Amino acid sequence: MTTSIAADQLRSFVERVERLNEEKKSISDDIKDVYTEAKGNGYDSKVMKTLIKERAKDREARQEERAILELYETALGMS
Amino acid sequence: MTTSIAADQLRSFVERVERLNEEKKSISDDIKDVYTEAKGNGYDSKVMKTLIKERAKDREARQEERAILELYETALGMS
Amino acid sequence: MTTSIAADQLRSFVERVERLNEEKKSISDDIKDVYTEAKGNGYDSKVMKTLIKERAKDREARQEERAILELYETALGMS
Amino acid sequence: MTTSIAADQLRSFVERVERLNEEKKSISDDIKDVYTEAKGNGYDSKVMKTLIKERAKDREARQEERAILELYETALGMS
DNA sequence: CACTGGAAAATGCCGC
DNA sequence: GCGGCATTTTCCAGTG
Repeated sequence: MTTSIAADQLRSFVERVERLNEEKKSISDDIKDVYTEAKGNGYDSKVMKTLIKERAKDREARQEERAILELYETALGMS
Repeated sequence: MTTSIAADQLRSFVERVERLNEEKKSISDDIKDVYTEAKGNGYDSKVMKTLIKERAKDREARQEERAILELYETALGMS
Repeated sequence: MTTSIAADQLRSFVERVERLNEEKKSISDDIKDVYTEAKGNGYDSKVMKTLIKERAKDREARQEERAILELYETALGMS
Repeated sequence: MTTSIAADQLRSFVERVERLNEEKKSISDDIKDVYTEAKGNGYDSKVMKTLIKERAKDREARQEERAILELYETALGMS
């Protein structure tokens, strides 16, 4: 019956999202644990967070730089 | 040398968090994919999100109910 | 003069917020007083806070229930 | 009956807190409105918040200064 | 004075 | 593409 099939499909989608949400939460907890452990070793988690954000920004900048470089190379027929 | 050891330890903590952040992002992307797929099957993602939130709330409520019961029992000296 | 006018306007906004902040703080103090008084009458403020939170959640849940119903009706073309 | 009286008293405390919570929420909403209005007039609410915090600190510092002054005056028999 | 919980801010997402 | 909204993260006060 069509309605039941639709219900099953919907349920399937919902459960997939729920499963992923759980995994996500589990990882967030792990991150918290790392900060707790770092704190126990005398590191300041606020500073660590700033550092990590900086590093992410740097990586991103480097990637973008590379993308631009490739764009130029393509434009100049160097690719 | 002590400083180097500390640096290594800090680096280790930072890299663990970074790795976990990546995993988290990957899962977020997966969730987005599920919603996209669901949408392609005619489901309204806003409604789905509401539904999922409700289900989570229900689960949470059940857990909390027990916690409250225990709190009350403690307050009434029944523990 | 434009700058002065802007300064006056900004000052007005700032003072309004400051006044409201004071009122808010005053109310927070009142709440604390109630808890202190309740405690003096043998009530456990932690339990009271849980109770109050629960009641708020119940009220909120009732409101949201109606919102969800409307969302579903809309999704099912019943609106 | 004692239990009923206690229940009434508890209810009274709870309702007083709830009433105060509502007032507090109402004021928070008013504050938000002021920021919205300020934003509509071209002011940056983040900057405003910083400013207000600064002013609060200044006031506090001034009060403290005055308190110390009075302490000294008392010590010197000038009060 | 450290810590949890709640408010505020920042970020990212969605619809228009 | 942008503005509004929701989620996430950050901050701070209150508590023990």
